Amino acid sequence: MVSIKDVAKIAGVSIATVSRVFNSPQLVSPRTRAMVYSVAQKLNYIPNYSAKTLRKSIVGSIIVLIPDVSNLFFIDVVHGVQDYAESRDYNVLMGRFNISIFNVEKYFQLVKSKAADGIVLATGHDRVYPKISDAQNVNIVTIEEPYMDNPYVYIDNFKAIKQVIDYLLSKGHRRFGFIGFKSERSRFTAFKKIIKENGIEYDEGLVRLGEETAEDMPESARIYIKNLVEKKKIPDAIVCASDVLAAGAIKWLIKSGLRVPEDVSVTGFDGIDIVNLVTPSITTVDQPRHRMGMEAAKILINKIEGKDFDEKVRLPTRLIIGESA
Amino acid sequence: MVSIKDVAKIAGVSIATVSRVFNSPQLVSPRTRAMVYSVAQKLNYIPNYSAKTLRKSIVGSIIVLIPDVSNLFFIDVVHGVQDYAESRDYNVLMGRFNISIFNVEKYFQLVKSKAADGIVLATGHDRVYPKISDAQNVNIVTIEEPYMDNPYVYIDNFKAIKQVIDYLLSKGHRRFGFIGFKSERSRFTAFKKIIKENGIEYDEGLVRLGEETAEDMPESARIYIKNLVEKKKIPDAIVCASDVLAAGAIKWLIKSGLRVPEDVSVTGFDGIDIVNLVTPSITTVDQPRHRMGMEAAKILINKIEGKDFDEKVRLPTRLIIGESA
DNA sequence: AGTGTGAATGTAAATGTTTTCATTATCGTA
DNA sequence: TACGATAATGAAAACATTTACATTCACACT
Repeated sequence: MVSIKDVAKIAGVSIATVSRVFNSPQLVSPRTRAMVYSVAQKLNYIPNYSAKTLRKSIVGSIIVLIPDVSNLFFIDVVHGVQDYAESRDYNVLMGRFNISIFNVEKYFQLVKSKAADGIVLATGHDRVYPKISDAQNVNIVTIEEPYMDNPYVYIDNFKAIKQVIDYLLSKGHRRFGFIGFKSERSRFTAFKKIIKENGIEYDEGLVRLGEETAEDMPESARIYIKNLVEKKKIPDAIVCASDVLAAGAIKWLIKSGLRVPEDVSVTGFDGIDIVNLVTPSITTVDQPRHRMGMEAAKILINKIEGKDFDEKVRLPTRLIIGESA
Repeated sequence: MVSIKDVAKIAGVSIATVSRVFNSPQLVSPRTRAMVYSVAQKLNYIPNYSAKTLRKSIVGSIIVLIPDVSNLFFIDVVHGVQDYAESRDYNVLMGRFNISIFNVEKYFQLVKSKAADGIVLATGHDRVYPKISDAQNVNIVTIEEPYMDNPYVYIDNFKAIKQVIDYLLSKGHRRFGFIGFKSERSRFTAFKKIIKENGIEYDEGLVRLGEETAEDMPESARIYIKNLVEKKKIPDAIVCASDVLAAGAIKWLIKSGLRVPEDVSVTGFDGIDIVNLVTPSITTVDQPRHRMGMEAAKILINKIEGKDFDEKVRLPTRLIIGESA
């Protein structure tokens, strides 16, 4: 490996000068600068990352942790984190954790060992939190829900669900089903509250809460629809807490001989690409996924660099009208 | 930051001993070991990653580069890389490159600067290759197609497409359409060759090659179907080079009043989750995406550590019978 | 001539490890 | 008791940087 020493020796200057050529060129005379630069080029010199980060306190890389890689919602968030990080010259390490495996700690260790500067934790699972024993001195930004005193980026689930239900009410629907997650309760809570506010009685039999992984969702939707069909208790409209759930529900409704939206309306949540790939296309709540990632990364990097940062950022959602409702 | 020095001082031993407690405990007497360990625990000591990797030559982290994060095929590959890397105690940095932006070089720099040990390059775009000026001394494993003399993991596209066409022929189809990518030609080449071998004439008008990003695919499928419908030239079966293309084709066929598979059969390629979310479910070629990532990571890490590794690994595909053909 | 200023460069310390080599302690065996 | 082998530990070099501080030099001004 060619080091700064080799460059210095051949260029006939001190290593300090070589370092300056790369880090603060304005401190070096144009002549030496050009000379050192050409020697470095010729030797194919590239500064060693470990040595650099050992000396400086900031590493220049952040971690983004998502629960489920096969869920496009999170992928879009990662995308956003990457885009912003890139603009600030940071690398992004992507990790994932299984709700069962809880290997979140490992990533905390990585930050503590200064392999990375901080973490964007993209999740709403409160169940993950208690397992994190020691999150002191670790820069964290969460998405969806706050975690301890850390800054976070979120959307207004209540408002979003209200928008959905108002839309469904305007279409004349009166009997509402809901399918969501055990781990994410705020959309479910919003659903219950809002239908009650509209004088509609809440029917436990029209509701199901399942697991949140992309693998489990279609199965959860299948069971839900199967139960409704068997009990011959078909709601006018089914509100789903994610697009994948909605796609699954639509699929099984059609398989059961029901028409969407003529017999049953279905709405999704997230706004990922599949809403336009299925037939009928899904009416859904568009979350600014990419932007959520960008904002989270922005807060994190500002915090890392000791700059001002927002304690919390709320981003707007938008109802996308498809053909499924 | 608490360093190895602090631990050594408080434990009353040398820093060498502390280092040994963590790296080769069998060299340290049980007594000292336990003592040092408890001091380290109390002080919350975590070895500094940069210092460690500066001293050792292996960093313990690899990069996986994919062209398009919103394509679930690549995400599954990344998943595989991560799973294998984890088993060998490596971290994974995920990068993506846009066909237009070509920021691949950046990741090569990262390896050259010893921020990572090597790269899994998951792509079939030969167009990327020429842009990589200097790939010497960088450990690379590619997926799908070879790049220079580097090892790679691949599938037999010809055999896979043959399996698809044989299946369609067995269902009595005789007029074949194809929709694929400008950048990935081997499936297209296989398609042309195989239908000719079966005495079917190749019709340029039933073929379309578009861009490969997940964003562009549905649009490409829409245009393709629109053209067919306008020209009233509807094939018996449409072979698609990806599942997303197939989903798009199905969607627009249905919108045009055609039934799938009654009027037109459609097949996909990849085997990603959406094949079961759309109606009808897609008949497709299942690629061992996760395993492809695993194998690539295995080759790479073996190469990094100077162990024996396979120069190329071919993995089997499998026809999944759905409802779309 | 002497002094002060600022630019350009160099010296050396500091960052936190791992590991080679040397030293000391322990213990069994002759 | 002495010796050798082995186990346990320490001292210090090496890894490749950045940067505080020191030095040198040219030049302008008194």
